[in-house]
Amino acid sequence: MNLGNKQGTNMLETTKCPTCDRINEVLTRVGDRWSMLVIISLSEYGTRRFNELKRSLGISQRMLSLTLKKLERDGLVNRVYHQTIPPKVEYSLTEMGNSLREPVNALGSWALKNLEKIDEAREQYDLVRESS
Amino acid sequence: MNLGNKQGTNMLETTKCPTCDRINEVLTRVGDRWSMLVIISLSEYGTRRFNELKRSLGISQRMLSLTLKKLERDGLVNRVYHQTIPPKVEYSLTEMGNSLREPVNALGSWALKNLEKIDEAREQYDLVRESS
DNA sequence: CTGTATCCGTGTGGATACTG
DNA sequence: CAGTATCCACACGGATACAG
Repeated sequence: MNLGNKQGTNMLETTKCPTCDRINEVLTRVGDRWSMLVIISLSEYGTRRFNELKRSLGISQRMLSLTLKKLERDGLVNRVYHQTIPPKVEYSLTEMGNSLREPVNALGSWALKNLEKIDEAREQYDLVRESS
Repeated sequence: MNLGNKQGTNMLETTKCPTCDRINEVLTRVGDRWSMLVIISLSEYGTRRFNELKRSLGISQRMLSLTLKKLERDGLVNRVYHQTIPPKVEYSLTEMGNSLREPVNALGSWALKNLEKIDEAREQYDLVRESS
């Protein structure tokens, strides 16, 4: 997992905030872009097939496969295999996965409201420094 | 930025969900572990100095420097330089940064509630497959 | 259709040394 | 104290080929 660093951090000064440790943990689990996006997509559609997710998210086959496996392992996503020809696999959120919708959507709403402001802030910031 | 991939994604089938695009954007901005942790820490303490953040987060000097600069550029964090000896720099959240507290804390709360469940799910998952 | 395996470029991030 | 600069290892992730 290798979180944080050890640089001079002898055990005498372990003053980490406990909350941060937890956040840290959760982010290493569901905090990556692809996990979030898969969860969003499943929360919107309820059930999606492998290639539906792949196309709608613009994710590579490899990363989708890895992401789904990870989410399944974490108990956030259900995988149902229909052994037909051609094969059909349906993914959906588990109960726990569904409970993630609210906080994730909260983040999404914040994004919608503030992305423009961030862009402005960047322009402003860059403008000030480019007179170097 | 290079998000997504082009693999067979000719422009005829651009069926991406709009929400995902936004989430994608926000995650590329404030979604990384260090940004989140810095925001959490600042939201708890109000104001923190460089080395306070460094120690409490277990982050390397390099990454903290980069992260803070990025957050400042995005208009989420204020940087106040006190030209004393030794120098003293204080970081705090901007108004926009503060508005991020709620969604981020929501995610944090979810984490606290569900990390244990995730661990259990993993154990269960691994248990089932290790009989290979 | 639903994946797995391999290759490999790029970015992330720690370690270390140095500056004001 | 508050950074910057350099080096370098490793993980992330796309491209491609192949399999069930």
